[in-house]
Amino acid sequence: MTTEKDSNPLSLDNQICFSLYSAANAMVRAYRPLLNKLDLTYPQYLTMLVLWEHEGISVKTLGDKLHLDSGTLTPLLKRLEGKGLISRGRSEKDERVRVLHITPEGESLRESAMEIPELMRCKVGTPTQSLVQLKSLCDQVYHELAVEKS
Amino acid sequence: MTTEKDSNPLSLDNQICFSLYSAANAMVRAYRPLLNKLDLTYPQYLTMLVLWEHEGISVKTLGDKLHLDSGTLTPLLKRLEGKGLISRGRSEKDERVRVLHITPEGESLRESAMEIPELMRCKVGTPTQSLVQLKSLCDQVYHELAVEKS
DNA sequence: TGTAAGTATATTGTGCACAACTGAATTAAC
DNA sequence: GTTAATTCAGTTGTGCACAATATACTTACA
Repeated sequence: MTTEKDSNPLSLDNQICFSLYSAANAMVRAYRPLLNKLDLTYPQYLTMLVLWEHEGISVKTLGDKLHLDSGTLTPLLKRLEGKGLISRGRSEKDERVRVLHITPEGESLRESAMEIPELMRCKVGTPTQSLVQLKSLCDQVYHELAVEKS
Repeated sequence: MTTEKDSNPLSLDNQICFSLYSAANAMVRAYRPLLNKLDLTYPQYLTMLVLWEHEGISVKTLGDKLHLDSGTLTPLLKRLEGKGLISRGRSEKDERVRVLHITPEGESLRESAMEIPELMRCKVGTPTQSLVQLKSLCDQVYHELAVEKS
């Protein structure tokens, strides 16, 4: 038997995007108490992840990796600079580009951050295999929505 | 062979949550051009979906359905009221609760909204079966992260 | 060489998302 | 029945996310 609720395309229960949106919000909420100990927000944490792996990159390159633009990143990076975790230099070759560096304080924060993935993993009982599948599906959807822009 | 990149827990490529976060952002971005025609944002659209299905509910009930709190909803609802799509009355039984109603303008917007799910579906080439799976995994993760609060 | 096109970052303004808090109204305890 | 605890909505302040725009710098090319 098919009820109206099942077939109504405007029913919230049938909206895949709402599930995605709610799960992402819940995920950021779940990170918050862990990241508070590092005095970082989730986007700031992501930024530090990239900078720990790629020293001296530009705002543009960072934005490409995080899928965020300068309107979001510039104030975020200023806040990280204000906390003394990064420095925002200028490229000598090209005066337009900012070159982002980790400070010693930023580098030392890396150790505390090491335990975050494991702590976060404990909050979700979902089997690893399902999470890998979730990641794969999210990446797939992202690329189909992002490529379409061209 | 296992490279450092594969095993580093702080590598962005290994972060399931980053994929979830990026996919959700991309999804909201993809809705934007469609919703601009209705002069709605994505959270406003979600709110209208709920109110089209459940006339006369409270801010609390709406928040429970959308997983959002009054700090987010109060200004959003004022904007919807400002556009003439809803009215924000008071319950007669309990003076604390706001009772949300759809106006005729809000009701007429429903027809234009009917085509949104189909248009959105066209933007994603992912097979329906995969999307159903994605929804199921997102719901699972949401509940595990949300229940844990108690 | 001058100028046009393109690129990198920054600014402004809007709208969430949420924590922390306030105040008013309701309910429960005594 | 008054006090205490709870509940609902709203306010304030911070930090994204993004569109639109501005500005400075670089490159191409006429």
